[in-house]
Amino acid sequence: MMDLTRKGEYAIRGIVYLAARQSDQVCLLSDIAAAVDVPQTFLAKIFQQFSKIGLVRSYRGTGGGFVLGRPPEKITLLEVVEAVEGPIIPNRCVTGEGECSRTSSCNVHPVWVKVQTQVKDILEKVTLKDLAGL
Amino acid sequence: MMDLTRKGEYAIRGIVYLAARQSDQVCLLSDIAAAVDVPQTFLAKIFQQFSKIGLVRSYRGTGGGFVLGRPPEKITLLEVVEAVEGPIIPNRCVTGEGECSRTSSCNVHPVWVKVQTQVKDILEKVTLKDLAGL
DNA sequence: CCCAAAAAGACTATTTATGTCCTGTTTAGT
DNA sequence: ACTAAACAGGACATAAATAGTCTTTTTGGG
Ligand code: SF4
Ligand code: SF4
Repeated sequence: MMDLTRKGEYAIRGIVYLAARQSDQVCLLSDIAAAVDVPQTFLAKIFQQFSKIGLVRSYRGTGGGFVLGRPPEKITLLEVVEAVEGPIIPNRCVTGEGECSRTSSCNVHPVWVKVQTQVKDILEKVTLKDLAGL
Repeated sequence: MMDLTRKGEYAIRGIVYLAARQSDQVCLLSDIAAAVDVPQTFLAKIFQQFSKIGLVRSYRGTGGGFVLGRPPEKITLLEVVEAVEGPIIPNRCVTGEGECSRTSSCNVHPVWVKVQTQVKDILEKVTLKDLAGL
């Protein structure tokens, strides 16, 4: 239960590697993929998602590549994980929507709320700066 | 990310319902399934798993059914969840095996260890007695 | 023996995960 | 303008996990 997928794991490895680089230096996807040992085409998809929400900035064409979208200390692990895995949802009833009719009277529900809060809290307190060892 | 499957959700609902019953009263699977709104054949598989590890005790034949294997205050939510979903593994590197060669030098690894510990801690402190409202 | 009830195993359909491949678009440099 | 480098996006493929169903067997009571 509760497992990060490969995609999530790759995403973290990739962006942490990028964070460890100088911020003014664009990185080739091929370099990142090789360095963190991830299939390049797969990592491409992941970085596209990052790019869309501004976690990274991409440059196309010759001399292109990726740079971090913000300073590493301003990007949390939670953001990275949620960018590719979606929100942290320990059970359907914590989505905010009326997913389960039992929610109001259920004694289990608050437990999942607590799990969600705690996990998000842990991941939110870790930044790419910490992870890149800066 | 981190989602309980239907199986896990059904498992909890079923065993919590059972816990709310008098301990000397055997419950029919059909009754439990109807009460917690779960397909009976699916719940059967779940309760077979429970039975194997002693979370519930089953009686076959006429007048058979299920009773809780232990007093409700002695069964934690963690046990129930792990019985059907397997161990709480936020990422492959927290299984104990040498699943990732980067583990020793990885800054992300301790985060997953912490997530695992915290989640298990929350689930372990909740018993069926709490959940059944006893 | 007959019936009730769980155990066990085979089977199926749908969705998710984990990629690959191909084509297009942008851009720097000659 | 042309070319090569590099990301963007979509279609495709395969395998595994999920969410069940169905049938048969075993067990116990009357
Ligand atoms: S934990 Fe309670 S509220 Fe949440 S899905 Fe299960 S029954 Fe519904
Ligand atoms: S978090 Fe670090 S140790 Fe864990 S799987 Fe990823 S790279 Fe390996």
